Amino acid sequence: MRERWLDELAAARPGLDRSSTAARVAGLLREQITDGRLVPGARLPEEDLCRAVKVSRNTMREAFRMLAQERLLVHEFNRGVFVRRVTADALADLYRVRRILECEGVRCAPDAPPEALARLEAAVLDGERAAGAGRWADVGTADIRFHQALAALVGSPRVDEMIRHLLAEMRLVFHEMGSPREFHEPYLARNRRLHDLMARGDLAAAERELRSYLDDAEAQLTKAYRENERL
Amino acid sequence: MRERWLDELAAARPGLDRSSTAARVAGLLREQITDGRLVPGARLPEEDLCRAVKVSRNTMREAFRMLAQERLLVHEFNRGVFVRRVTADALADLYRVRRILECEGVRCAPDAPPEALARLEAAVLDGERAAGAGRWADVGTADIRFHQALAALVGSPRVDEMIRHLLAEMRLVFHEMGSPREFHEPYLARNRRLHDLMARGDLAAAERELRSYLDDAEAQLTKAYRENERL
DNA sequence: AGCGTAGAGATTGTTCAACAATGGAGCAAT
DNA sequence: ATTGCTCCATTGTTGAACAATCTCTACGCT
Repeated sequence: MRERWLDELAAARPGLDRSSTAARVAGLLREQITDGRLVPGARLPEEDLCRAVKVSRNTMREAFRMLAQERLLVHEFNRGVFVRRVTADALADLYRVRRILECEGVRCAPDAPPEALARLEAAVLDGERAAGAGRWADVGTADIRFHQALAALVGSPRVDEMIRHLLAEMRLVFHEMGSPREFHEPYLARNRRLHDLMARGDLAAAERELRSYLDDAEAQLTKAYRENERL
Repeated sequence: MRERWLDELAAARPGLDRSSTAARVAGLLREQITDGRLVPGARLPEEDLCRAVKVSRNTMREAFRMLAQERLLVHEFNRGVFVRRVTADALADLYRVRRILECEGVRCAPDAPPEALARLEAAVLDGERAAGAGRWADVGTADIRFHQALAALVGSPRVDEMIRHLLAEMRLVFHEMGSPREFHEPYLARNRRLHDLMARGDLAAAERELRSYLDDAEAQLTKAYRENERL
Protein backbone atom coordinates (compact mmCIF):
# COMPACT_ATOMS: atom_id res chain seq x y z
CA MET A 1 0.00 0.00 0.00
CA ARG A 2 1.30 3.44 -0.92
CA GLU A 3 0.78 6.67 0.99
CA ARG A 4 -1.54 5.55 3.75
CA TRP A 5 -1.46 8.98 5.37
CA LEU A 6 -2.96 10.40 2.20
CA ASP A 7 -6.07 8.34 2.75
CA GLU A 8 -6.26 9.52 6.33
CA LEU A 9 -6.15 13.11 5.20
CA ALA A 10 -8.86 12.45 2.65
CA ALA A 11 -10.97 10.88 5.35
CA ALA A 12 -10.55 13.90 7.62
CA ARG A 13 -11.48 16.36 4.90
CA PRO A 14 -15.26 16.43 5.29
CA GLY A 15 -14.80 17.50 8.89
CA LEU A 16 -12.96 20.64 7.93
CA ASP A 17 -15.21 21.12 4.95
CA ARG A 18 -17.37 24.16 5.54
CA SER A 19 -20.98 23.22 5.59
CA SER A 20 -23.91 24.81 3.88
CA THR A 21 -26.06 27.15 5.92
CA ALA A 22 -28.90 24.70 5.55
CA ALA A 23 -26.85 22.08 7.34
CA ARG A 24 -26.10 24.47 10.15
CA VAL A 25 -29.74 25.42 10.49
CA ALA A 26 -30.60 21.73 10.55
CA GLY A 27 -28.08 21.36 13.34
CA LEU A 28 -29.78 24.06 15.34
CA LEU A 29 -33.16 22.44 14.97
CA ARG A 30 -31.78 19.01 15.69
CA GLU A 31 -30.43 20.30 18.97
CA GLN A 32 -33.77 21.83 19.90
CA ILE A 33 -35.50 18.57 19.15
CA THR A 34 -33.13 16.17 20.87
CA ASP A 35 -33.03 18.45 23.90
CA GLY A 36 -36.79 18.32 24.06
CA ARG A 37 -37.43 22.03 23.67
CA LEU A 38 -39.42 21.16 20.58
CA VAL A 39 -41.94 18.58 21.68
CA PRO A 40 -43.15 15.77 19.42
CA GLY A 41 -46.17 16.82 17.41
CA ALA A 42 -45.22 20.49 17.42
CA ARG A 43 -45.64 22.29 14.17
CA LEU A 44 -42.77 24.26 12.61
CA PRO A 45 -44.17 27.12 10.52
CA GLU A 46 -41.73 28.07 7.80
CA GLU A 47 -42.02 31.82 8.07
CA ASP A 48 -41.69 32.01 11.83
CA LEU A 49 -38.51 29.97 11.72
CA CYS A 50 -37.14 31.94 8.79
CA ARG A 51 -37.58 35.13 10.72
CA ALA A 52 -36.07 33.63 13.85
CA VAL A 53 -32.97 32.20 12.20
CA LYS A 54 -32.76 34.84 9.46
CA VAL A 55 -32.54 32.55 6.50
CA SER A 56 -34.70 32.36 3.42
CA ARG A 57 -37.57 29.96 3.09
CA ASN A 58 -35.65 27.88 0.59
CA THR A 59 -32.77 27.14 2.91
CA MET A 60 -35.15 26.51 5.76
CA ARG A 61 -36.99 24.01 3.63
CA GLU A 62 -33.64 22.44 2.81
CA ALA A 63 -32.97 22.03 6.51
CA PHE A 64 -36.44 20.54 6.93
CA ARG A 65 -35.70 17.93 4.29
CA MET A 66 -32.55 16.86 6.06
CA LEU A 67 -34.27 16.37 9.36
CA ALA A 68 -37.22 14.67 7.71
CA GLN A 69 -34.80 12.16 6.21
CA GLU A 70 -33.45 11.57 9.71
CA ARG A 71 -37.03 10.99 10.80
CA LEU A 72 -36.92 13.73 13.37
CA LEU A 73 -39.48 15.71 11.39
CA VAL A 74 -42.37 14.61 9.27
CA HIS A 75 -43.33 16.61 6.22
CA GLU A 76 -47.00 16.49 5.35
CA PHE A 77 -47.66 17.75 1.90
CA ASN A 78 -49.33 21.14 1.84
CA ARG A 79 -49.67 21.04 5.59
CA GLY A 80 -46.24 21.71 6.96
CA VAL A 81 -43.57 20.01 8.99
CA PHE A 82 -43.98 18.64 12.48
CA VAL A 83 -41.75 17.13 15.09
CA ARG A 84 -42.17 13.41 14.66
CA ARG A 85 -44.49 11.51 16.94
CA VAL A 86 -43.27 7.97 17.25
CA THR A 87 -46.19 5.58 17.14
CA ALA A 88 -46.33 2.32 19.04
CA ASP A 89 -45.76 0.42 15.79
CA ALA A 90 -42.73 2.52 14.97
CA LEU A 91 -41.42 1.94 18.47
CA ALA A 92 -41.65 -1.80 17.99
CA ASP A 93 -39.80 -1.52 14.71
CA LEU A 94 -37.19 0.66 16.34
CA TYR A 95 -36.45 -2.05 18.85
CA ARG A 96 -36.52 -4.75 16.20
CA VAL A 97 -33.68 -3.01 14.39
CA ARG A 98 -31.86 -2.16 17.60
CA ARG A 99 -31.86 -5.83 18.49
CA ILE A 100 -30.37 -6.70 15.13
CA LEU A 101 -27.66 -4.06 15.13
CA GLU A 102 -26.66 -4.12 18.78
CA CYS A 103 -26.57 -7.91 19.01
CA GLU A 104 -24.38 -7.91 15.95
CA GLY A 105 -22.15 -5.47 17.79
CA VAL A 106 -21.80 -7.89 20.66
CA ARG A 107 -20.87 -10.69 18.30
CA CYS A 108 -18.27 -8.49 16.63
CA ALA A 109 -16.66 -7.49 19.93
CA PRO A 110 -13.67 -9.84 19.60
CA ASP A 111 -12.71 -8.30 16.26
CA ALA A 112 -13.29 -4.72 17.35
CA PRO A 113 -10.36 -2.37 17.94
CA PRO A 114 -9.53 -1.55 21.58
CA GLU A 115 -10.63 2.08 21.21
CA ALA A 116 -14.12 0.92 20.36
CA LEU A 117 -14.34 -1.13 23.52
CA ALA A 118 -12.84 1.74 25.47
CA ARG A 119 -15.65 4.02 24.29
CA LEU A 120 -18.12 1.47 25.52
CA GLU A 121 -16.63 1.48 29.00
CA ALA A 122 -16.35 5.26 28.97
CA ALA A 123 -20.08 5.50 28.35
CA VAL A 124 -20.77 3.21 31.29
CA LEU A 125 -18.57 5.30 33.57
CA ASP A 126 -20.10 8.55 32.36
CA GLY A 127 -23.54 7.19 33.15
CA GLU A 128 -22.54 6.13 36.63
CA ARG A 129 -20.91 9.48 37.34
CA ALA A 130 -23.92 11.40 36.09
CA ALA A 131 -26.25 9.26 38.19
CA GLY A 132 -24.12 9.87 41.23
CA ALA A 133 -24.43 13.60 40.68
CA GLY A 134 -28.15 13.37 40.01
CA ARG A 135 -27.85 14.66 36.45
CA TRP A 136 -30.52 12.41 34.98
CA ALA A 137 -30.57 14.02 31.58
CA ASP A 138 -26.89 13.21 31.28
CA VAL A 139 -27.62 9.67 32.36
CA GLY A 140 -29.89 9.41 29.35
CA THR A 141 -27.19 10.84 27.10
CA ALA A 142 -24.65 8.38 28.41
CA ASP A 143 -27.08 5.53 27.89
CA ILE A 144 -27.53 6.51 24.29
CA ARG A 145 -23.78 6.78 23.85
CA PHE A 146 -23.42 3.32 25.34
CA HIS A 147 -25.72 1.75 22.81
CA GLN A 148 -24.13 3.73 20.04
CA ALA A 149 -20.73 2.40 21.06
CA LEU A 150 -22.21 -1.07 21.16
CA ALA A 151 -23.36 -0.95 17.57
CA ALA A 152 -20.10 0.71 16.60
CA LEU A 153 -18.32 -2.54 17.44
CA VAL A 154 -19.52 -3.79 14.07
CA GLY A 155 -17.03 -1.38 12.57
CA SER A 156 -19.32 -0.28 9.79
CA PRO A 157 -19.86 3.40 8.95
CA ARG A 158 -23.31 2.54 7.70
CA VAL A 159 -24.28 0.81 10.90
CA ASP A 160 -22.91 3.80 12.79
CA GLU A 161 -25.20 6.09 10.87
CA MET A 162 -28.21 3.85 11.28
CA ILE A 163 -27.81 3.56 15.01
CA ARG A 164 -27.23 7.28 15.32
CA HIS A 165 -30.55 7.98 13.67
CA LEU A 166 -32.27 5.23 15.60
CA LEU A 167 -31.12 6.58 18.92
CA ALA A 168 -32.01 10.13 17.96
CA GLU A 169 -35.53 8.81 17.54
CA MET A 170 -35.32 7.14 20.91
CA ARG A 171 -34.80 10.59 22.34
CA LEU A 172 -38.11 11.58 20.80
CA VAL A 173 -39.72 8.67 22.57
CA PHE A 174 -38.19 9.65 25.88
CA HIS A 175 -39.37 13.22 25.55
CA GLU A 176 -42.85 12.12 24.71
CA MET A 177 -43.14 10.37 28.04
CA GLY A 178 -40.94 12.47 30.31
CA SER A 179 -39.60 11.16 33.61
CA PRO A 180 -35.96 10.41 32.80
CA ARG A 181 -35.13 9.28 36.31
CA GLU A 182 -37.27 6.22 36.86
CA PHE A 183 -36.69 5.12 33.34
CA HIS A 184 -32.94 5.32 33.08
CA GLU A 185 -31.92 4.39 36.57
CA PRO A 186 -32.50 0.63 36.44
CA TYR A 187 -30.59 0.35 33.18
CA LEU A 188 -27.38 1.75 34.58
CA ALA A 189 -26.54 -1.50 36.33
CA ARG A 190 -27.50 -3.49 33.28
CA ASN A 191 -25.18 -1.48 31.06
CA ARG A 192 -22.41 -2.21 33.52
CA ARG A 193 -23.17 -5.92 33.63
CA LEU A 194 -23.39 -6.11 29.86
CA HIS A 195 -20.04 -4.42 29.48
CA ASP A 196 -18.40 -6.68 32.04
CA LEU A 197 -19.73 -9.80 30.35
CA MET A 198 -18.26 -8.65 27.09
CA ALA A 199 -14.96 -7.69 28.66
CA ARG A 200 -14.80 -11.16 30.11
CA GLY A 201 -15.43 -12.58 26.64
CA ASP A 202 -18.69 -14.31 27.47
CA LEU A 203 -20.45 -13.20 24.33
CA ALA A 204 -23.32 -15.66 24.53
CA ALA A 205 -24.31 -14.45 27.97
CA ALA A 206 -23.82 -10.86 26.86
CA GLU A 207 -26.17 -11.32 23.95
CA ARG A 208 -28.77 -12.93 26.17
CA GLU A 209 -28.47 -10.05 28.61
CA LEU A 210 -28.78 -7.50 25.83
CA ARG A 211 -31.85 -9.17 24.39
CA SER A 212 -33.56 -9.26 27.75
CA TYR A 213 -32.49 -5.66 28.32
CA LEU A 214 -34.09 -4.54 25.06
CA ASP A 215 -37.19 -6.64 25.65
CA ASP A 216 -37.71 -5.06 29.05
CA ALA A 217 -37.13 -1.54 27.83
CA GLU A 218 -39.49 -2.03 24.92
CA ALA A 219 -42.18 -3.49 27.12
CA GLN A 220 -41.87 -0.65 29.58
CA LEU A 221 -42.05 2.02 26.89
CA THR A 222 -44.90 0.31 25.10
CA LYS A 223 -46.87 0.12 28.30
CA ALA A 224 -46.32 3.81 28.94
CA TYR A 225 -47.37 4.50 25.39
CA ARG A 226 -50.64 2.70 25.71
CA GLU A 227 -51.41 4.73 28.79
CA ASN A 228 -50.48 7.95 27.07
CA GLU A 229 -52.70 7.14 24.12
CA ARG A 230 -55.77 7.25 26.33
CA LEU A 231 -55.50 11.04 26.44
CA MET B 1 -61.76 -3.41 17.90
CA ARG B 2 -63.92 -0.83 16.22
CA GLU B 3 -63.89 0.09 12.54
CA ARG B 4 -61.08 -2.09 11.26
CA TRP B 5 -61.66 -1.07 7.67
CA LEU B 6 -60.92 2.51 8.65
CA ASP B 7 -57.40 1.58 9.58
CA GLU B 8 -56.98 -0.20 6.28
CA LEU B 9 -58.01 2.92 4.42
CA ALA B 10 -55.62 4.99 6.47
CA ALA B 11 -52.84 2.59 5.63
CA ALA B 12 -53.59 2.84 1.91
CA ARG B 13 -53.65 6.61 1.97
CA PRO B 14 -50.00 7.42 1.30
CA GLY B 15 -50.24 5.51 -1.96
CA LEU B 16 -52.88 7.80 -3.33
CA ASP B 17 -51.24 10.82 -1.83
CA ARG B 18 -50.04 13.04 -4.63
CA SER B 19 -46.38 13.76 -4.38
CA SER B 20 -44.47 16.95 -4.69
CA THR B 21 -42.92 17.73 -8.03
CA ALA B 22 -39.51 17.42 -6.45
CA ALA B 23 -40.31 13.83 -5.54
CA ARG B 24 -41.43 13.09 -9.06
CA VAL B 25 -38.31 14.63 -10.53
CA ALA B 26 -36.26 12.58 -8.10
CA GLY B 27 -38.10 9.53 -9.37
CA LEU B 28 -37.14 10.35 -12.93
CA LEU B 29 -33.50 10.74 -12.04
CA ARG B 30 -33.53 7.63 -9.91
CA GLU B 31 -34.76 5.66 -12.88
CA GLN B 32 -32.05 7.07 -15.12
CA ILE B 33 -29.44 6.14 -12.56
CA THR B 34 -30.58 2.65 -11.72
CA ASP B 35 -31.02 1.91 -15.41
CA GLY B 36 -27.46 2.94 -16.01
CA ARG B 37 -28.18 5.76 -18.43
CA LEU B 38 -26.46 8.06 -15.96
CA VAL B 39 -23.08 6.50 -15.29
CA PRO B 40 -21.34 6.75 -11.93
CA GLY B 41 -19.15 9.80 -11.73
CA ALA B 42 -21.26 11.78 -14.19
CA ARG B 43 -21.95 15.36 -13.25
CA LEU B 44 -25.49 16.73 -13.15
CA PRO B 45 -25.45 20.45 -13.92
CA GLU B 46 -28.40 22.16 -12.35
CA GLU B 47 -29.38 24.42 -15.20
CA ASP B 48 -29.23 21.78 -17.89
CA LEU B 49 -31.53 19.52 -15.92
CA CYS B 50 -33.88 22.37 -15.05
CA ARG B 51 -34.27 23.16 -18.72
CA ALA B 52 -34.73 19.50 -19.60
CA VAL B 53 -37.36 18.75 -16.98
CA LYS B 54 -38.84 22.26 -16.89
CA VAL B 55 -38.69 22.83 -13.19
CA SER B 56 -37.06 25.61 -11.27
CA ARG B 57 -33.61 25.31 -9.78
CA ASN B 58 -35.05 25.18 -6.28
CA THR B 59 -37.14 22.11 -6.90
CA MET B 60 -34.34 20.45 -8.83
CA ARG B 61 -32.04 21.01 -5.91
CA GLU B 62 -34.68 19.52 -3.66
CA ALA B 63 -34.75 16.44 -5.85
CA PHE B 64 -30.96 16.30 -5.70
CA ARG B 65 -31.08 16.31 -1.93
CA MET B 66 -33.45 13.37 -1.82
CA LEU B 67 -31.23 11.29 -4.03
CA ALA B 68 -28.13 12.37 -2.17
CA GLN B 69 -29.77 11.12 1.01
CA GLU B 70 -30.33 7.80 -0.75
CA ARG B 71 -26.63 7.83 -1.65
CA LEU B 72 -27.31 7.68 -5.33
CA LEU B 73 -25.85 11.16 -5.77
CA VAL B 74 -23.07 12.92 -3.97
CA HIS B 75 -23.28 16.63 -3.41
CA GLU B 76 -19.92 18.40 -3.28
CA PHE B 77 -20.19 21.86 -1.87
CA ASN B 78 -19.79 24.57 -4.49
CA ARG B 79 -18.92 21.94 -7.05
CA GLY B 80 -22.16 20.26 -7.95
CA VAL B 81 -23.83 16.89 -7.75
CA PHE B 82 -22.48 13.70 -9.28
CA VAL B 83 -23.71 10.18 -9.67
CA ARG B 84 -22.12 8.31 -6.81
CA ARG B 85 -18.99 6.28 -7.40
CA VAL B 86 -18.90 3.45 -4.93
CA THR B 87 -15.40 2.99 -3.60
CA ALA B 88 -13.90 -0.36 -2.66
CA ASP B 89 -14.26 0.53 1.02
CA ALA B 90 -17.91 1.43 0.59
CA LEU B 91 -18.44 -1.81 -1.28
CA ALA B 92 -17.05 -3.78 1.64
CA ASP B 93 -19.33 -1.92 4.01
CA LEU B 94 -22.26 -2.55 1.72
CA TYR B 95 -21.68 -6.27 1.96
CA ARG B 96 -21.09 -6.09 5.69
CA VAL B 97 -24.59 -4.68 6.15
CA ARG B 98 -26.10 -7.00 3.58
CA ARG B 99 -24.74 -9.94 5.52
CA ILE B 100 -26.34 -8.64 8.69
CA LEU B 101 -29.73 -7.88 7.24
CA GLU B 102 -30.13 -10.80 4.87
CA CYS B 103 -28.93 -13.38 7.36
CA GLU B 104 -31.40 -11.97 9.81
CA GLY B 105 -34.03 -12.44 7.13
CA VAL B 106 -33.14 -16.12 6.87
CA ARG B 107 -33.39 -16.54 10.63
CA CYS B 108 -36.80 -14.85 10.62
CA ALA B 109 -38.16 -17.05 7.86
CA PRO B 110 -40.23 -19.30 10.14
CA ASP B 111 -42.10 -16.31 11.53
CA ALA B 112 -42.59 -14.61 8.18
CA PRO B 113 -46.03 -14.52 6.54
CA PRO B 114 -46.56 -16.81 3.55
CA GLU B 115 -46.80 -13.90 1.12
CA ALA B 116 -43.28 -12.86 2.02
CA LEU B 117 -41.95 -16.33 1.22
CA ALA B 118 -44.01 -16.35 -1.95
CA ARG B 119 -42.33 -13.16 -3.11
CA LEU B 120 -38.99 -14.82 -2.55
CA GLU B 121 -39.89 -17.73 -4.78
CA ALA B 122 -41.41 -15.41 -7.36
CA ALA B 123 -38.11 -13.59 -7.63
CA VAL B 124 -36.29 -16.87 -8.19
CA LEU B 125 -38.72 -17.86 -10.93
CA ASP B 126 -38.54 -14.45 -12.57
CA GLY B 127 -34.77 -14.72 -12.68
CA GLU B 128 -34.86 -18.16 -14.22
CA ARG B 129 -37.39 -17.08 -16.82
CA ALA B 130 -35.39 -13.98 -17.72
CA ALA B 131 -32.22 -16.03 -18.02
CA GLY B 132 -33.99 -18.50 -20.30
CA ALA B 133 -35.01 -15.63 -22.54
CA GLY B 134 -31.55 -14.08 -22.48
CA ARG B 135 -32.77 -10.87 -20.83
CA TRP B 136 -29.74 -10.39 -18.60
CA ALA B 137 -30.70 -6.98 -17.36
CA ASP B 138 -33.92 -8.50 -16.05
CA VAL B 139 -31.91 -11.25 -14.42
CA GLY B 140 -30.13 -8.57 -12.46
CA THR B 141 -33.43 -6.98 -11.50
CA ALA B 142 -34.80 -10.31 -10.33
CA ASP B 143 -31.66 -10.94 -8.33
CA ILE B 144 -32.08 -7.65 -6.56
CA ARG B 145 -35.73 -8.41 -5.90
CA PHE B 146 -34.70 -11.75 -4.47
CA HIS B 147 -32.40 -10.22 -1.92
CA GLN B 148 -34.94 -7.54 -1.15
CA ALA B 149 -37.51 -10.23 -0.44
CA LEU B 150 -34.96 -12.01 1.70
CA ALA B 151 -34.43 -9.04 3.97
CA ALA B 152 -38.18 -8.40 3.96
CA LEU B 153 -38.64 -11.63 5.89
CA VAL B 154 -37.57 -9.67 8.94
CA GLY B 155 -40.92 -7.92 8.66
CA SER B 156 -39.53 -4.52 9.52
CA PRO B 157 -40.36 -1.42 7.46
CA ARG B 158 -37.03 0.06 8.43
CA VAL B 159 -35.11 -2.95 7.26
CA ASP B 160 -37.11 -2.85 4.05
CA GLU B 161 -36.02 0.69 3.45
CA MET B 162 -32.41 0.00 4.30
CA ILE B 163 -32.15 -2.93 1.96
CA ARG B 164 -33.89 -1.00 -0.78
CA HIS B 165 -31.27 1.72 -0.59
CA LEU B 166 -28.48 -0.79 -0.26
CA LEU B 167 -29.53 -2.66 -3.36
CA ALA B 168 -30.00 0.54 -5.31
CA GLU B 169 -26.36 1.19 -4.58
CA MET B 170 -25.51 -2.29 -5.73
CA ARG B 171 -26.94 -1.30 -9.08
CA LEU B 172 -24.41 1.51 -9.18
CA VAL B 173 -21.69 -1.02 -8.60
CA PHE B 174 -22.96 -3.25 -11.37
CA HIS B 175 -23.11 -0.37 -13.82
CA GLU B 176 -19.61 0.70 -12.96
CA MET B 177 -18.26 -2.62 -14.11
CA GLY B 178 -20.66 -3.61 -16.87
CA SER B 179 -21.09 -7.20 -18.06
CA PRO B 180 -24.33 -8.32 -16.42
CA ARG B 181 -24.24 -11.76 -17.98
CA GLU B 182 -21.12 -13.36 -16.54
CA PHE B 183 -21.81 -11.79 -13.22
CA HIS B 184 -25.42 -12.73 -12.63
CA GLU B 185 -25.53 -16.12 -14.31
CA PRO B 186 -23.77 -18.19 -11.65
CA TYR B 187 -25.92 -16.74 -8.91
CA LEU B 188 -29.18 -17.90 -10.43
CA ALA B 189 -28.63 -21.44 -9.27
CA ARG B 190 -27.52 -20.26 -5.87
CA ASN B 191 -30.66 -18.19 -5.39
CA ARG B 192 -32.66 -21.31 -6.21
CA ARG B 193 -30.67 -23.47 -3.80
CA LEU B 194 -30.95 -20.89 -1.05
CA HIS B 195 -34.69 -20.67 -1.49
CA ASP B 196 -35.11 -24.43 -1.47
CA LEU B 197 -33.07 -24.80 1.70
CA MET B 198 -35.29 -22.26 3.39
CA ALA B 199 -38.47 -23.84 2.08
CA ARG B 200 -37.25 -27.12 3.51
CA GLY B 201 -36.69 -25.40 6.82
CA ASP B 202 -32.95 -25.98 7.02
CA LEU B 203 -32.13 -22.49 8.20
CA ALA B 204 -28.60 -23.24 9.37
CA ALA B 205 -27.60 -24.55 5.97
CA ALA B 206 -29.40 -21.66 4.32
CA GLU B 207 -27.46 -19.14 6.33
CA ARG B 208 -24.18 -20.86 5.51
CA GLU B 209 -25.08 -20.82 1.84
CA LEU B 210 -26.04 -17.16 1.98
CA ARG B 211 -22.82 -16.18 3.71
CA SER B 212 -20.72 -18.02 1.17
CA TYR B 213 -22.82 -16.48 -1.57
CA LEU B 214 -22.18 -12.98 -0.31
CA ASP B 215 -18.50 -13.68 0.30
CA ASP B 216 -18.06 -14.89 -3.26
CA ALA B 217 -19.95 -12.00 -4.78
CA GLU B 218 -18.01 -9.49 -2.75
CA ALA B 219 -14.69 -11.07 -3.63
CA GLN B 220 -15.57 -11.08 -7.30
CA LEU B 221 -16.68 -7.46 -7.30
CA THR B 222 -13.71 -6.33 -5.26
CA LYS B 223 -11.34 -8.04 -7.65
CA ALA B 224 -12.99 -6.35 -10.60
CA TYR B 225 -12.75 -3.07 -8.73
CA ARG B 226 -9.04 -3.34 -8.14
CA GLU B 227 -8.55 -3.96 -11.83
CA ASN B 228 -10.74 -1.03 -12.75
CA GLU B 229 -8.85 1.25 -10.42
CA ARG B 230 -5.70 0.84 -12.46
CA LEU B 231 -7.19 3.04 -15.17
C1' DA C 1 9.65 22.88 -19.70
C1' DG C 2 7.85 23.62 -15.10
C1' DC C 3 5.57 26.42 -11.64
C1' DG C 4 2.94 29.92 -9.38
C1' DT C 5 -0.30 33.82 -10.15
C1' DA C 6 -4.09 36.56 -11.87
C1' DG C 7 -8.13 37.21 -13.97
C1' DA C 8 -12.30 35.80 -16.81
C1' DG C 9 -16.18 32.83 -17.19
C1' DA C 10 -19.11 29.41 -15.47
C1' DT C 11 -21.52 27.15 -11.76
C1' DT C 12 -23.29 26.89 -7.39
C1' DG C 13 -25.20 29.01 -2.81
C1' DT C 14 -28.60 31.97 -1.04
C1' DT C 15 -32.04 35.37 -0.96
C1' DC C 16 -36.20 37.63 -2.31
C1' DA C 17 -40.73 38.51 -4.18
C1' DA C 18 -44.55 36.80 -6.36
C1' DC C 19 -48.42 33.69 -7.55
C1' DA C 20 -50.90 29.23 -7.53
C1' DA C 21 -52.58 25.45 -4.79
C1' DT C 22 -54.10 23.60 -0.71
C1' DG C 23 -55.85 23.13 4.04
C1' DG C 24 -58.36 24.77 8.03
C1' DA C 25 -61.54 27.73 10.57
C1' DG C 26 -65.70 30.01 10.74
C1' DC C 27 -70.41 30.59 9.33
C1' DA C 28 -74.88 29.79 7.10
C1' DA C 29 -78.40 26.53 5.77
C1' DT C 30 -80.77 22.35 6.14
C1' DA D 1 -75.20 17.58 14.05
C1' DT D 2 -73.94 17.51 9.34
C1' DT D 3 -73.14 19.62 4.95
C1' DG D 4 -71.63 23.28 1.83
C1' DC D 5 -69.58 27.61 1.28
C1' DT D 6 -66.30 31.48 1.78
C1' DC D 7 -62.15 33.59 3.43
C1' DC D 8 -57.56 33.53 5.16
C1' DA D 9 -53.14 31.57 6.40
C1' DT D 10 -49.71 28.52 4.92
C1' DT D 11 -47.33 25.84 1.74
C1' DG D 12 -45.60 24.64 -3.22
C1' DT D 13 -43.26 26.41 -7.03
C1' DT D 14 -41.31 29.69 -9.94
C1' DG D 15 -38.04 33.12 -11.77
C1' DA D 16 -34.68 36.46 -11.21
C1' DA D 17 -31.01 38.41 -8.88
C1' DC D 18 -26.54 38.72 -6.46
C1' DA D 19 -22.63 36.72 -3.80
C1' DA D 20 -19.34 33.09 -3.24
C1' DT D 21 -16.62 29.69 -5.19
C1' DC D 22 -14.55 26.76 -8.56
C1' DT D 23 -12.20 25.89 -13.22
C1' DC D 24 -9.54 27.10 -16.83
C1' DT D 25 -6.63 29.81 -19.49
C1' DA D 26 -3.04 32.94 -20.16
C1' DC D 27 0.78 35.12 -18.50
C1' DG D 28 5.17 35.83 -16.39
C1' DC D 29 8.92 33.93 -13.82
C1' DT D 30 12.84 30.71 -12.91
